[in-house]
Amino acid sequence: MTRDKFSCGALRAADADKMVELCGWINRRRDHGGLIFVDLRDHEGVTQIVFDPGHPSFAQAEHLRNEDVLRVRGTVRTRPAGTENPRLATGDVEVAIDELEILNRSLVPPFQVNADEDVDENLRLEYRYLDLRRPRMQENIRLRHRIIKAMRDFCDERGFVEIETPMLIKSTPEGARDYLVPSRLYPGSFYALPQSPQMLKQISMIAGFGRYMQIARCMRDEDQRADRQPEFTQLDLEMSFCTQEEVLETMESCMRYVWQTVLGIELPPFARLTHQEAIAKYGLDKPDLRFGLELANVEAVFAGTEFVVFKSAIAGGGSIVALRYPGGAALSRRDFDNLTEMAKQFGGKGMVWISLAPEGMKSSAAKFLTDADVAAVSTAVGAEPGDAILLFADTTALAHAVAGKMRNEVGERCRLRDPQCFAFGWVTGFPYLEIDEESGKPAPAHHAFTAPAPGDWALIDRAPMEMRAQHYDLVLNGWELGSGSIRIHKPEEQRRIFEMLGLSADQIEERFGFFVRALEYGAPPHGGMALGIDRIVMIACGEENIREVIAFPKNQGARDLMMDAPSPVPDQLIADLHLRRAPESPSRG
RNA sequence: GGCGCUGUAGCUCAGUUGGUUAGAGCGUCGCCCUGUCACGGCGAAGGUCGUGGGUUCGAGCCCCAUCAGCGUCGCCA
Repeated sequence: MTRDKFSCGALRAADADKMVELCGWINRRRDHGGLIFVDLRDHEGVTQIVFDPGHPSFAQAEHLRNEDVLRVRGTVRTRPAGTENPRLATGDVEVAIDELEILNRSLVPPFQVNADEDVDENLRLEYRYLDLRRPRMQENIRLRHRIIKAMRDFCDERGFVEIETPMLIKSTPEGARDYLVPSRLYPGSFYALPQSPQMLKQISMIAGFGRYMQIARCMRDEDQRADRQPEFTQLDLEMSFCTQEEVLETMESCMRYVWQTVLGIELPPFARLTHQEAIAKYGLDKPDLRFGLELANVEAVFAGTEFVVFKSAIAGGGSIVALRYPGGAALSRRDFDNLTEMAKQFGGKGMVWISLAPEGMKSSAAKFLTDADVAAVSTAVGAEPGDAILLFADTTALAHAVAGKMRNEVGERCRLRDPQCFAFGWVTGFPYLEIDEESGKPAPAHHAFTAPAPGDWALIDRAPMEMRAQHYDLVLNGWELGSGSIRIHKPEEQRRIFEMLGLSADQIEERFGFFVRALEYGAPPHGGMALGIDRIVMIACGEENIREVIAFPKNQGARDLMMDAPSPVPDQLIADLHLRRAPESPSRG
């Protein structure tokens, strides 16, 4: 007899009396002694299977357990009146068993697969296949797929060509630490895994593809964070003959398309702000634009102060930055002490607080504050009675950075960071150079392929720190999604930047010779961008950690707990690669 | 490498001021149950309290060290 196969989410009342076949896992079994229900689950849903007493498979059904894998043949029937389950798409029907085939048994799982209860992450990662079976991860990974598909669809529509770039490439000295792959054929030489396909996508422009895109895997051997994995995925784009504005329009349209088609959300036009504005208003170059609470510079208010903390900051050419804390007058001294401690962890020297309590102003610097000072600062940040004001005095850069981090904290506490809200923003006009803290020398703030702003080449000798870059960041809810730039396409200009980095002509040739040579054969003007897909999906899913949207992530120690990687390898493999094991490292024969 | 938080049953957690035999829910196992869908009822098993040391008459609880996980700073052009 032929039977139609159905998914476990498909059957409806209209399918009654059909002879069907379903496959799936046992989500749950309910044994009533004389009657057994099995909820069969697959990726589409859950269907109730009924084992009536007297049926030959009833005895088998008594020994079924959660996560056993079944093939079920049976007859669809509508449930008896009053026993429908409105919470289940298939809840009007059930399948009366004709034939039960146990395709595989399951051990008792180490945690419950049929629920989204919190489980220790070690265990989740070790048994990732069980974790991925659970509803939360199924939804996240499927949403990830749909987001990536929408990105590809959009790019295809706009004429982008997906080009796969190699995973085994040349190590270049700049940037993050490389993952290295030893060469068997060339003793002592190594490939590097790409930190990004940067030069390859630029070369694709030189090669005349016009518009390149790739869902690109990138590897960086640096320490992990909630938003950083050793390998991660980027939406990588590059366009020829484009202006910065065209790149921004393309990316913004792409993100709008993704949000519209995948999440059903129409995004407003993205905010635009310069790097300078971002620092001034929000303290950070990746501002959370879901809420206001803009910072204010108030050193003018305290120009004549005797308060030594403020006085010395002003005398040193620094800043006093004020932040409004809505409702903050309700905080206790202890709360303010904790905030001050937090400010120190953010790198600040401390924090001054002013509480605009109904019973009167209170402050950690009360004796230095006049009513006029408090009024002026209140006006500057828009504070009202019942609020508090937090003040940070330091070097200009540090005062803003600390205030910016505190602004996010205040936004969090005031529940202004709604995960359902998506506030995209462009940050442009970055400085080309920054002072490298280790060497004390100017270094490109981003990467060495970025073009300076039009006309700013003229500044390179007389005022290099004033050069701005044709560089742009896309931020979302306080996360940096990615960055891009218009690139240098003239070989002599590229050499000039490498020289500024401190590379000799020989070093340029050895490390970047292939790339500069490519520029010499008619490289078109071009630019592009790369966005962190893991972060995008994380935010779209309302998650706070990218491991929740990566099927097989590594832990903070960069280990794969399921595979137990990295792991020692046999001596022969080591020898083939012309490597020698350090004395203290373990071996495995 | 620094700082912070966490570690008690298979899972999620509680455990008072240091004081008798370390508890609960879920899960597991057994028995009962013909309309449940987080089925229900009765019963049972299950613990080096992360590890090691110390203080104490007595440590899950206090101290030191250490391991693991997470978060964060450094780092991530």
